[in-house]
Amino acid sequence: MELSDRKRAILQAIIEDYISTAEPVGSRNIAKNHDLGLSAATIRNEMADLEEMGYLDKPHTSAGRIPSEMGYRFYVDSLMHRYSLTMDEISSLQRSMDRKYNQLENVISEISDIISKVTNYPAIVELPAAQKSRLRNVRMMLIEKGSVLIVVVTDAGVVRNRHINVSDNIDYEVIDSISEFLSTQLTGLAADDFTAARLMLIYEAMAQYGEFLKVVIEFVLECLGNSENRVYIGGASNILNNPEFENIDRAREFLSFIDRRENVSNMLRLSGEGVDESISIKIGSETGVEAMRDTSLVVASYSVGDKLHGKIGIIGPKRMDYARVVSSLELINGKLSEILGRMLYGEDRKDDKNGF
Amino acid sequence: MELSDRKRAILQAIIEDYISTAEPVGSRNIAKNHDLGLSAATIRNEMADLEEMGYLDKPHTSAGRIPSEMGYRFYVDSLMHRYSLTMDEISSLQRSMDRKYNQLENVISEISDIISKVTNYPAIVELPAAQKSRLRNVRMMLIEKGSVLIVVVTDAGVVRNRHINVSDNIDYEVIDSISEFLSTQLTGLAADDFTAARLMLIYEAMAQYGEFLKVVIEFVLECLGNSENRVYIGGASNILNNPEFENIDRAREFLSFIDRRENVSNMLRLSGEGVDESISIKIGSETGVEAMRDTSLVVASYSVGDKLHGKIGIIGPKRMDYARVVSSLELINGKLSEILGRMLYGEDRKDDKNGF
DNA sequence: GTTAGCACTCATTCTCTCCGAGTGCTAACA
DNA sequence: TGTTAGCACTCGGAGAGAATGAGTGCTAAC
Repeated sequence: MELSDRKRAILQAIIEDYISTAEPVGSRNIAKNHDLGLSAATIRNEMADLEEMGYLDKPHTSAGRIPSEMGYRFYVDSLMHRYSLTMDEISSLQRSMDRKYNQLENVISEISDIISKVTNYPAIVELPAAQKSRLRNVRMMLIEKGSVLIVVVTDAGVVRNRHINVSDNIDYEVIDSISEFLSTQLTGLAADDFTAARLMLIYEAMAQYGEFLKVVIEFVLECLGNSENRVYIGGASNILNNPEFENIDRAREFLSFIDRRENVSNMLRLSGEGVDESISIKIGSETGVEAMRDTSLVVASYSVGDKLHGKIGIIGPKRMDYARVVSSLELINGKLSEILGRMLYGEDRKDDKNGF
Repeated sequence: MELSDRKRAILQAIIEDYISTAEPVGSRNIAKNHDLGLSAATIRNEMADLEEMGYLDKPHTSAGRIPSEMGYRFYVDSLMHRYSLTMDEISSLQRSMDRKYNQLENVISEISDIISKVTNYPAIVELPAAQKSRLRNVRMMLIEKGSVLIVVVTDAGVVRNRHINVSDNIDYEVIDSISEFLSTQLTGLAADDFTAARLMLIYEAMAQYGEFLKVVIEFVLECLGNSENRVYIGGASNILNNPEFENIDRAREFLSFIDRRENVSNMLRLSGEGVDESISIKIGSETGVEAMRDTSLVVASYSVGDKLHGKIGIIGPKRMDYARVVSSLELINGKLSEILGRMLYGEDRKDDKNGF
């Protein structure tokens, strides 16, 4: 059954009032504050209908109405109009992100701070990770006698290294030749390509360094494996600014859920399923998580290059300003892709100052 | 003025009762539950004295007494007896830390989880960092045409890398020779040794690669600079389990303080001043932080090798089980040094499986 | 179809009282 | 002189009503 225009207008008015006040909204208030040209009594009738249809709930008989999850869903899908950030907001956001970052971890934690500051909600930022990557290069270097550093670079631009000890009589040349050998043998391979047969060939070719090769290859495989998307949470305490979390037990339940990163990253994984647009909104129980029953999750997906993907998002009360959150996330998301691209794949060729 | 043995015993009884119940303790309870051989009235008199001397506070006339900060301080310094973890506790702790860690960030976040699980308080873990380090090695490698990776290793065992783009006509040999050159020129230097004169020499020797060298050297300096001690916080929501944080405003104040890493790391810095023992306890206002007025900070310092230092600790209500916290932290602290040592400086030579 | 009016509901707030844990003081006791 | 019993007093907290008022649903009139 379709909603009449009048019902839509009333539903929208109720949801928006509720979003801004967090109080159940009554017919009288709608009649007074919104120019619908209707009396409270009429609105009352419509509200009764909307409740019957499942768009509204009533906390108790003598309170006003609040949106149901179905109501929010309808609002988000059909009623919400895009919110445009003001030029001021945009430029201040841009400015706050326009600084030099030197480490990945720093970017991620700063961005999560920015998101939570802008939205006033707890923010989530996932480290970029690749589903399936190929080896771009593996190198070993002798740091000093007995101490070797393995450096692995994947085609996603991710660099990792590990330090191992070897016996003292291994010198620069040996390391270099192994390094050279492995590099030519393995470059371009994905984890799946490390077949027993191929490994056998490698071990045979350099039989005397078997143990050492094994360690290196193990590490390479580890780097090529599905890297978990590590996740940062910023401004978790922001949730306490919302009246729905005045209750200390609710607050504790939510915060201890959020405290465990794996909870959040599992939830993010679920939330991405079957979503093709770049922004996904999960309302209350749609998140599939009990501790999130009073909150919504808004997530944007970013890409760096064509291999690395990650997500940023916020968690807020179901009663949140979705429109504003969505536009803020979109803006930050774009900027983040840029920053990470520069960082992981080097400066843009065009204004390249490192060439010579 | 010295405290009589009887006063000490009473003070201790009061503090320990308060620690376990979180309720102001009255004279009757002390008389009943502790075998001091004194009547409530006598204890009442002693309590009045202790209050006058500043060791106890009274929330209001008709409540029992609670320890003042001075009381806690005296308890921690003179009354507290060491708590020994049971064998069970120890072995379960050992077990939970005995797994293979592959990335520094993982160790840190797992350890903070373990601390907060064991103590039931919010945990703090600082990444190990060096005050002043020397360059152990710098290398460049051509990942593919136009793309160079710089790898820097400091004598603290820290490895960092950066990716930069260069023009396409730079080949393997060029990179190798620059790498070789810089490595011999810079190895062993600290940030202070990068004098203008020395840099001039380097630039002159390889004038045609000036821009490139500049980028590399900037990066090296960045790696040698005082690395901030980045800090992780685990189980922040645990603080809500304590009755002193039933009040949502207190909880919010505390949690939003904790939410900002720089707050915590500043506080840690302060807390280390002038402390030579390995465990430092700051009670309430001793932390120097308004938001911590109801909480205490217990911190242990660890070292990896002789260059890297960091801290682990917990934040709990002033009314916390200091003895138990201290022994847990000591145990975890030792284990953490071990884990990090293995990780950053390679496996122990003795059971070295990588030699050949 | 819309609206005014009215009886009814119910969470919230307040006021008041009662209760009990705990104190401080005094007087008696060893 | 130190210890203890006894008693009056304090004061926060819990509980019971009562008052308040925002909001509803229904009915009857426009």
